[in-house]
Amino acid sequence: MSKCLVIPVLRELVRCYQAFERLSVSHIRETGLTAPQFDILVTLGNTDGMTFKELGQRTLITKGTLTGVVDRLEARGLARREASAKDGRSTVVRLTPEGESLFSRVFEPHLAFLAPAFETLPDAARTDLERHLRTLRGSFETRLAAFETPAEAA
Amino acid sequence: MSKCLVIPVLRELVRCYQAFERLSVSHIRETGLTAPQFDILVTLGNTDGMTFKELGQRTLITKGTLTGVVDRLEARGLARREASAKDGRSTVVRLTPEGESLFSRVFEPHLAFLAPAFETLPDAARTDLERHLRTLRGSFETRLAAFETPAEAA
DNA sequence: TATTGTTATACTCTATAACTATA
DNA sequence: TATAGTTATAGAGTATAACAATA
Repeated sequence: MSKCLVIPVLRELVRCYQAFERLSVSHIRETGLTAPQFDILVTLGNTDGMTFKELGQRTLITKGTLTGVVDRLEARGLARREASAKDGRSTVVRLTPEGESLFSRVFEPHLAFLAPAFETLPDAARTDLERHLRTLRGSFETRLAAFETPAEAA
Repeated sequence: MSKCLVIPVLRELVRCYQAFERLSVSHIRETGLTAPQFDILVTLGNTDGMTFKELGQRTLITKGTLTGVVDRLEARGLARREASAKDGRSTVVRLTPEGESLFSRVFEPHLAFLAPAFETLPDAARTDLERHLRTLRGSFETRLAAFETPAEAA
């Protein structure tokens, strides 16, 4: 339970993800989109659109940044803003037909590009890995919530 | 082996790491350093210094960016540049005593801050996780190398 | 000629906070 | 009052390519 047992997993998590991201980004770049732009495109693909708030929650991009990212997608004709019918304060972001088309052309191939790397793990290992990652994520989220809400226990 | 079996692990890897990074960065920010600056500080800690080239390889920060990051660390008195004795083209970056001191004050506590989240996994699970992540990283690196060296097979 | 690090450019992302318009 | 999104500002990272010094 000491740190000595924890550091190796921590290191591997970071190194593994860095390798994943390098691979993923090198492929995404061929679309001419940045990673955040791709993130938004993929989040909006096959949906009826989403408010800025929802987009922010799903992608971890803060609202100030999101305005700029959506601006750039809009400038490329890939997304557009629509007033929300439900809440006059809200704006819904939706892919244009061009955006949906790009999504289709790009998302499945991207998964297909990444998939073989995951297939080097046997099915059982993949299932275990998924489960452990989920557990770990839960712990991170719990710790973050506790960290951001300091000393409620006082 | 279809994509349907791969997507869940892929998703969990991304979501888990995002949660990790949020937690980690929220803690790092208290040092007044950015994530890349912290990355360099930690890489240089307890070493005799490193060239820009080595730093770039270890941290994935490209050389143009690295100049700026090191500039900022130098401006804070945390690092300094020294001419390499071995190669006149090289510059060695080394932590100053203030940099080493900050490293000591910050690195162990940061690990201690993150460790409890990993300790929610039983020892066996942690070992498995580490092994699978290592396998996966190997696959990513192999695929990346193949991707960046296109069509040698032609 | 190739490599190391710097410089320059232009863009993108980030954090923060003030602002508007709605609720 | 609180919330959704925008705007403004200042800083930081990114990609790219041209460049100087050295190998």
